[in-house]
Amino acid sequence: MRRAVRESDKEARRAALRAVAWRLFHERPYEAINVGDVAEQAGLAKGTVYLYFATKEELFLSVQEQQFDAWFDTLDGALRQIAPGASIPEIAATITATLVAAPAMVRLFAIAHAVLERNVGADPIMRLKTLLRDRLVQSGALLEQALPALTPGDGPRVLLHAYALILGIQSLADPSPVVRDVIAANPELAVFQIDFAQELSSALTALLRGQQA
Amino acid sequence: MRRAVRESDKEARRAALRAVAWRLFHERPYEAINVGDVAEQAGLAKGTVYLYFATKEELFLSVQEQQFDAWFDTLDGALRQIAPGASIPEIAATITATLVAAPAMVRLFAIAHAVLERNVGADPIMRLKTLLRDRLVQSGALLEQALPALTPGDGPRVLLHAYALILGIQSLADPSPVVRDVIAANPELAVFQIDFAQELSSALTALLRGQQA
Amino acid sequence: MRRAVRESDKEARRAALRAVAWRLFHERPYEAINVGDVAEQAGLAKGTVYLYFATKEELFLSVQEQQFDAWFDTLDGALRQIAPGASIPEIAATITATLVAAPAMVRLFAIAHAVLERNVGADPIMRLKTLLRDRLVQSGALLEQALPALTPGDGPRVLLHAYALILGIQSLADPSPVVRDVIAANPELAVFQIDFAQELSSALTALLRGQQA
Amino acid sequence: MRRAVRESDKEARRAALRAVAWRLFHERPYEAINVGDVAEQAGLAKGTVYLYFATKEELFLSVQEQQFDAWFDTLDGALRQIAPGASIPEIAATITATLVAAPAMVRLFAIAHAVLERNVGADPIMRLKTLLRDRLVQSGALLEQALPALTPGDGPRVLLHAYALILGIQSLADPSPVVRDVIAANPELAVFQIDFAQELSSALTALLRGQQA
DNA sequence: AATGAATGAGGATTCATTCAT
DNA sequence: TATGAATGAATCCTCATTCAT
Repeated sequence: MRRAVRESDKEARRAALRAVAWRLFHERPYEAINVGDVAEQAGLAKGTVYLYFATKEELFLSVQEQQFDAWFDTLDGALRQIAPGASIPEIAATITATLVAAPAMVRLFAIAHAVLERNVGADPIMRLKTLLRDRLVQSGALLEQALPALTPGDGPRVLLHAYALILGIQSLADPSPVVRDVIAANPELAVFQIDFAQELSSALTALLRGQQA
Repeated sequence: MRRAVRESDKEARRAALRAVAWRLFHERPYEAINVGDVAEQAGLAKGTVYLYFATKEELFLSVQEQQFDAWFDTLDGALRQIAPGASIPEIAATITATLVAAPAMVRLFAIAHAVLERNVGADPIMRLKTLLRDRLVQSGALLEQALPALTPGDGPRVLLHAYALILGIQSLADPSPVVRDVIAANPELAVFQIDFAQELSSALTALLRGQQA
Repeated sequence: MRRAVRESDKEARRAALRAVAWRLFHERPYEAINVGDVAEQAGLAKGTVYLYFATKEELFLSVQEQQFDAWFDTLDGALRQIAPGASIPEIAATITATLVAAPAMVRLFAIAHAVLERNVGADPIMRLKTLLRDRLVQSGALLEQALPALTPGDGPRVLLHAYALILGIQSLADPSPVVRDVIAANPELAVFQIDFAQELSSALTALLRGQQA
Repeated sequence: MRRAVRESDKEARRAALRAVAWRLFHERPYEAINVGDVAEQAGLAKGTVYLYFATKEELFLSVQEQQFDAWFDTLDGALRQIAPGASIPEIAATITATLVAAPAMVRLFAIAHAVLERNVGADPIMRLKTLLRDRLVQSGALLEQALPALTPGDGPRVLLHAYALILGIQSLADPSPVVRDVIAANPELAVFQIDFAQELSSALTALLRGQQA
């Protein structure tokens, strides 16, 4: 493993560590991933990880930042492609589609507030939140274009509410194994057999529809 | 401490343990509450707690069940009191009011799916989910009455969506100390200074409005 | 391993743990002893040790207390046996003999202040210091009897000075392996080849002699 | 930072590193000083420190050597200034004064044997001990002059005993925070509230007085 | 039923030191 | 000579849960 001397090499290391963390997150829940695993899979020593990220949480927060960025890219692309005069269910479905394609990403978003944003320095938080705000503003504007009936300037707030909905639906749609089993075994509990895509799309439709002036 | 021989005595023990757990949950986060504390405050030994609840999570799941029940009582009462022809913002504000009055309850709801429903047996889950379904149906019906424009039969699903929104807004409105500080220190991040009541009420208004046939 | 239910059983456990710690301290330096070793040799689980001692330091502080107590017993016995009119070198030799018999004990005393008294609660410190004071007073009185020329009431202070001397001579007489080798290999450094007994006895003689009214 | 090519440049580097280490030692305990800090404050990279000192301990051993040298300078000066026929308490006070003026130095002396002399090579030890012996001999002679009643040739040994006393009193006079608090809070433990200067001066007086032929 | 002693898994983080550049 | 990236050893303590009494 060549030493990362230049700044670009270092950023490559950071990216590699993010990549490993992200891959492992697909395989198992956050708590089941330990820093040693990440280091090993990245071909580095455990201590080396801490040269690049101050804590385990900062590592995953960095992954989250990346995922956020990627998602907003996708979202913006999708919003731009929406035909003028598209129906609200179509818009909701479009937004939903950007999430359904990346379930691990949604899972990551769902633990961000409760877990990742705890053991972290102010700087990474600042970075993340600033990015988030910028993209919220930008995507909010695009949403306004796609949905002319929206009160001008309301885009970002509507997106934030949509984001809250995403987090909430994810919680409901991704139950623990026991819960999943119980629900599956009892037809009368079918109400709780929640399909993320369908439910989000439906709720989002309502949320957007209700936001129109 | 008298031995709990009769079934009613045992239920009293369970209730006492729930009460202590609930009280402690007001003071500190879930992870900071340990079974020994609960036992001590209940005047019991640590091992005794396990005669009544199989795991720490089952104890708090039981608290959650109770809180759910209480909340639905409050909600039903509030929905029944809504004047015919009440506006949607009024209804949203009414629902919001039932939550703002009990922030710890909302905090408990928010950790339920990710934490409490993990290390538990099928029975308590079954109990909880059945209760939940019944009350969802019942309150859904009341919501339909309060909001006649709703498609008949949609009440429960709308409530579920509202619940998802509650969870999501709670996540956003209750950030970690670092995040809170960063947001407070940077005026340009004011978007993230989210007031639970205001934001929920507003998003709920949209959600309900958009659900109308 | 029977459970230690009665208080006397518990004290037996504490004593057993002390005994193991003490034995291991004969074999290796403090830093090389870890709590897991102590537990294993005592036939207990690691966590069990922490039921009896809050920290590793408290465990060894407890050993120190015991050793102090034992040493003062020996010292008092020796002081009482001193013939009236005994010479100061005899007295110094008598005191020295109580230490030479237990080199590990002196080694423990030497690390007490810098190491053991760090990560400890106030209670164990209080216990230890109170014991120490009482015994200092008692042995001080005996010293005054053995050494009538001493200003009445000076016994405890003189003992404290003697104790300081013990600590200092121990530091000089127990060098690290490298230092020992270097000294052994260079005849011109023979000054530093310090024999604990001889040097202490000699310095103590001077100290006591100089304390006479 | 210019490259240190000439031997004198290198010695300058060593001196600079010693100076930084010494400064930091005034601010915090040995364990809280890490090599990175020393390097940074010296305007060097961490690895560079290891070009000049093989280990952290050797760096501080070198500081100790310097401090020893300086102390003996001061001591010799003081001993030379002692008026013929000066009383023993005056001599003891004079010696004590050379230490009270530099508490960090005494703190360094106190950890030397247990900490600094562990992870070091034979050469630095050889250097230090040789220096120490020479100065001991020299200062011992001066002490004999100041204190004619001393058996000729006993000066160095008496000084060594005095040094042991210094180490021991320092241990007792510089307790851990907990111990300090406990002692301060309990008037009956006042015996342990030891003032370094006063106690050393008093014990030293006895030691010297007792050494007279 | 109640107790509380015993268990033991579980893991992030620091930092002196090395060595490729 | 200087750098600083990389290494990896080293370990205490908590606390949910069990089970002998």
